[in-house]
Order: sequence, then C-alpha cells, then structure tokens
Amino acid sequence: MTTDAFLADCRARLAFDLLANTWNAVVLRALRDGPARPVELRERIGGISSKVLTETLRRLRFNGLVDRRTPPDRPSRVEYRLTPLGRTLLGPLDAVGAWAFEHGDEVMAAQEAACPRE
Amino acid sequence: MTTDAFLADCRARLAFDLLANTWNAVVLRALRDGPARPVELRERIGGISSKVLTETLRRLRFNGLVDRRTPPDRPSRVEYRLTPLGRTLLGPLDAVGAWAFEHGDEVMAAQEAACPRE
DNA sequence: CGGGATCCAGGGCGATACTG
DNA sequence: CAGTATCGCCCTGGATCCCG
Repeated sequence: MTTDAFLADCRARLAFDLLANTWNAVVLRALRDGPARPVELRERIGGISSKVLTETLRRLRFNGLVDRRTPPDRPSRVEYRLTPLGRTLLGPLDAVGAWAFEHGDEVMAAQEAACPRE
Repeated sequence: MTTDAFLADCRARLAFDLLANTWNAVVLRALRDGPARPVELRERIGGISSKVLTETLRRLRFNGLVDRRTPPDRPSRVEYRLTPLGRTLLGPLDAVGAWAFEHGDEVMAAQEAACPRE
C-alpha cells in the first residue's frame, strides 16, 4: 500500500477533510436512496436547520459529490442527488458507519469511564 | 442493513463525530505501525504543533482509541499506542484513505471547476 | 418552499512562551 | 521532551428574520 497515510499533506487528508464537517457524511448518506428535496432531507435527517443544510449541500456540491437540479417546468422545485463521484464515497462511509454500529458502545463506555457520572 | 444511516441521532454519528476533527484520523493512522512518542508522531505527521497533537491525543484517549504509557523506569518518557478498539478503526479509515487515493483528483477537479482560476 | 443575510456562541487550530 | 497556558483567528453550527 503506497497510501502514505498519515502525512499531513497526503491525499488521504483530502477525504478526512471532507468528513471534518459535522453534517457532510450525514447528508451524503441521506441521499443514498435517490434524489431528494431539501425539505425531505430535513425530515429524513432530523435536527438540522435549513441554513446548515444549505451550507452543507453547498460544500458537497463544491467538491463534486452532490448535484443540484431544478426541473425546467417547475423552477421552484429543487432536487439534490449524489453525483457518480459522491456515490463512490458511500462505500467507505458505510465502513465507518458499520464500525460505529459495532463498536459504538465501547466508545461510549470509554467516555463514561473517563468522566465518572457524579 | 439496519444501520439507519442518516438519522441525526444514529449511532453512525458517533463515528462521524470522531472524524469531525482535523487531526484525529491522521494521528490514528500515524500510530498504526506501533507505539510512538509525541516527538516521533510530530515527525511522522508533519505540520502539527505540539499543542494540537496533545489535544488530539487527549481526545483519542477520551474515546478509548489510544492508550498512554510511561515506562516505570523512565517516567519522563511517554508513549502512545492504539488500543485494541482504536485498531479496529483502522480498517474503515483505510477505506476512506483508499477512496481519496482513487478519487482525490476528481474532487480537486470539481473544486477548480467551481472556482475558476483567474 | 428554498435560501440568502445577520448575529452570536463555541471550539478547533495555530503561534508563542513557559513550566517540569 | 512533554505538556500547559494564553491569545487570537476563523469556521461551523444554530437561531432568527426576510425575500423570491
């Protein structure tokens, strides 16, 4: 493996920076089942404000992971969808999600052990 | 798959939050080859200050991913190493890194297309 | 409904300097 | 060498208001 993983200027950092925003991964996964309008995304996700969702989608678009479309006949309607590139990121994201599903309680246990409940 | 991936309060968020810090993933991968002292880590990583490295290691310890040891005979010497739990995260991290290695140029191309060089 | 404009709070990151 | 203490910047996240 020639990934040279941990160097600060390594290309792997590019992806880690992508995941360095709270909502990026969440929104990406919320788009996995197909295009969605912002209001749908907010329903699916829960707990994300309109403004933050917009910002997140903007970032994802900027990185070529998400595409924004408005039907020609319904200019007021807006849809976001994963680009082919964005779809390729779902695999690694699933790997991370699966890890959390499997080891999440261990992390939480470590946290509680670190700060004992008074 | 019952991951319920994108919900805001899903367990997957736990891992995404772990990766939501700039240096967490980098430091974890820097520890993959075995225990290391802070000065070694800084050499391996490059571009990280002593303070930020300390903070990052503190976070990783708090989440049970990293262990800190000082040899009984050399109290001044400090070593950090991955815990078994932390080691299990290397796999998903590699998946992300491999993705960057494969698609990094596409992301960069999208970025440049978004903000045309003057 | 989409999303821009503000204002604000919190925290990560960085540089520097200082203590064992 | 390890770690802490400051100080400051800037960005994200969050709430609110407003416009097309």
